[in-house]
Amino acid sequence: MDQPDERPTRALTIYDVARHAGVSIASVSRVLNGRNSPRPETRERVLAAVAELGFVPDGAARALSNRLKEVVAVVYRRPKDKPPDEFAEEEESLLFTDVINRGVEAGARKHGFDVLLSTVDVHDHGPQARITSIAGKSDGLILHDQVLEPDGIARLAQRVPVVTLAGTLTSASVNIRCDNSAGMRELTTHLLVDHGYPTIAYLSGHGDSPDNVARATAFLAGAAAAGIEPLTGELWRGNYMAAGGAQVIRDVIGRGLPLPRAIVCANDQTAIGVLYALAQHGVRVPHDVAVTGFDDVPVARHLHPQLTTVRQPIQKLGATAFDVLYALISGERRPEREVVLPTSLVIRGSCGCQIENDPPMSIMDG
Amino acid sequence: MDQPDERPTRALTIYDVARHAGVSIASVSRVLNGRNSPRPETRERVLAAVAELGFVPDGAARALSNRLKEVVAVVYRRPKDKPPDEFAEEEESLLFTDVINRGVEAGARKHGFDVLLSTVDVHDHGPQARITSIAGKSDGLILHDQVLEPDGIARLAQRVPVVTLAGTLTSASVNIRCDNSAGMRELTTHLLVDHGYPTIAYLSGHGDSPDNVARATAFLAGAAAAGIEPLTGELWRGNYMAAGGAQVIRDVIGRGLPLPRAIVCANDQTAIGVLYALAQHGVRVPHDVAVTGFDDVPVARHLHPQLTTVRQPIQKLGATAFDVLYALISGERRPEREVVLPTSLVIRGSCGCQIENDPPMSIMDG
DNA sequence: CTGAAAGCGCTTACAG
DNA sequence: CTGAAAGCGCTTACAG
Repeated sequence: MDQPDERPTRALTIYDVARHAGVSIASVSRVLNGRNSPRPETRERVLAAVAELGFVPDGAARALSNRLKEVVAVVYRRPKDKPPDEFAEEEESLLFTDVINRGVEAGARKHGFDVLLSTVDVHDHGPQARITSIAGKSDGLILHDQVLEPDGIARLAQRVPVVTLAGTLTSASVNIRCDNSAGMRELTTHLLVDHGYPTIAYLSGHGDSPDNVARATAFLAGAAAAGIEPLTGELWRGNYMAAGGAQVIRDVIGRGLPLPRAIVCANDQTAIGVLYALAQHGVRVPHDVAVTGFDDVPVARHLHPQLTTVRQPIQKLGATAFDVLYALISGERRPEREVVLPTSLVIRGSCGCQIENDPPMSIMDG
Repeated sequence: MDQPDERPTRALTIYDVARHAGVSIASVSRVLNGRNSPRPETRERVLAAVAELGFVPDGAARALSNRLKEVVAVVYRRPKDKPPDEFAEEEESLLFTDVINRGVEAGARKHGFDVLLSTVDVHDHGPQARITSIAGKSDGLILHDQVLEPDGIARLAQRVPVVTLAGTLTSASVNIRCDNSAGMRELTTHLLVDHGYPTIAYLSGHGDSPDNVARATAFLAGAAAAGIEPLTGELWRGNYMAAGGAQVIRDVIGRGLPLPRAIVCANDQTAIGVLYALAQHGVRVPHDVAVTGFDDVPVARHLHPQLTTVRQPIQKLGATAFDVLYALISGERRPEREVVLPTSLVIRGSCGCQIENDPPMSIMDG
């Protein structure tokens, strides 16, 4: 009956199915929703009609009636500018974000939820409008860093369930983050005590990112404990992206300033740029300068040398964000204001440890 | 008035806003939708009420009324089994898929659409049920490879707009793919003619994937043209994943069989596994064996040696998929049955070309 | 320009 | 077990 090449003029509704099966729409709905009241014969007729017609129930109508869309939205920020070509694809791939989103999706699956992906960029002057639209299409929001100001988050969270990732605490939202302090403490000790490097720098991320603040603070504390005056400040300010890390190295070298013996990068992406720029200038890692990251994104082990970094349970961060959001949506329990996941030091070659012959997962204690 | 820490009992509706502003719901709706009929004073009162209340319009209700959700769904397949630890994060990161999805998102943004992400896995015995649910939540579907059998796609496409990525042509769906043949032809010529390698293997992907079939066919044609009998077949069967590539190498070496001078991998992920397994066995790339990939995923340039591969415009593949789907949804024009995007050979170090000192984007002719 | 009312396609008390 | 009908929160002809 179907014309293979033409889209039907009007989509089918539950009324069409009911008519086809000779029952009421209520029965169709019950069968479709797995209620066990319809008797077997009714069920069969409905199922047959559904199969024959290829009926696809309208999710919007279901959502409206159920007051539940079974959709959570994840919002992240698209990088400000098109980065320079040499790193274009790295930045575009936004590795960290992708892995988190995958974790959210995995969590959502278990509850029959799907994930609505959306981005805001700096050009969206009022991200409010965009985020309101997204909020309307979902049951709750997971906001990555740099998407909305704390004020905006607080307002939004008054109306819809909101979970932030590595964000700021707000009156009504819940924050999920990893234990930056512990991870950075371990890393700093490894570099300053185990390796005994005499000079060290912290190449920062966005100044106002809570993750960056926590990492910088723990770093400074570690340096102070070792009695070392680290390099930090304006000159060593990155932006979480490879291009930012590379630029800092070029600036330092360009000004004829000496490089420290070790460079602690705010995240892995930054370290990628640093490794790249150092290689360009013939600086050997880790022989001349040790470099470390933070996150342990999937490429970290493919860099050359393999990157010593602090592992965050990235997927789990996403899965936890979903679980907490789900609790908020279903109202079953009031979650904590903040959930903190553990980190761990992953020692590979870039810190100066001798790693055997390339075993990607090898983790050794300094 | 709002209690900062409590979720309101009932979400606000347009009626609340109308009451607050002293107008009808029709006026509220008109203002919210940017109609210019409401006079300035009305508009202001509505906007004030919306802002004060923090009103978030329900997307499901809008969608139901507009017959448009402004959502497209992207469905991809979660890898069959939890892969072995050594590649766990690689596989999970599914680089290729992520980049495509990002392209879809970029395309969607321009039209105010958002992207619903969802996965099916092999354990979903009837992916039909799951996909029907997703279809109901969106205006159209973009299906990655291996998500649904051609029959299922054809049926589905009768009811909802469907675009496949590197899929099979169907009566009502549209397929987007890249020019596998041209890319593989260039690559094969480079290895067999420019480098003149005497022995070569094709390490395949999923046997039934259209991409794999096209790549294998072009490879075989190239080998035949060079008068070379390539290694292929059961022993050289991979699965598009790093673990699969590594396993093939171990099997070949384990059986004491000789390695070919060059190994052409069905995709970059496979090449990652091959590089890894070769390194474990002390085989030097490209000195002993040349290795190539296909796709040019972001990590390809970070491998050691950097991977020679065939670049697909991955993001563009996603953006094009959205554009075509959008045309289908809006019914503005009937798109072609298939769109083919160009590929290009990217020569780095793993094929045996001498690359200067590590310039990631360097492309030279053999 | 504005409002009352119908309608979008479902779900689910409520009767029977 | 089943059906008629109300209701979910919007949009938009249709009158005025």
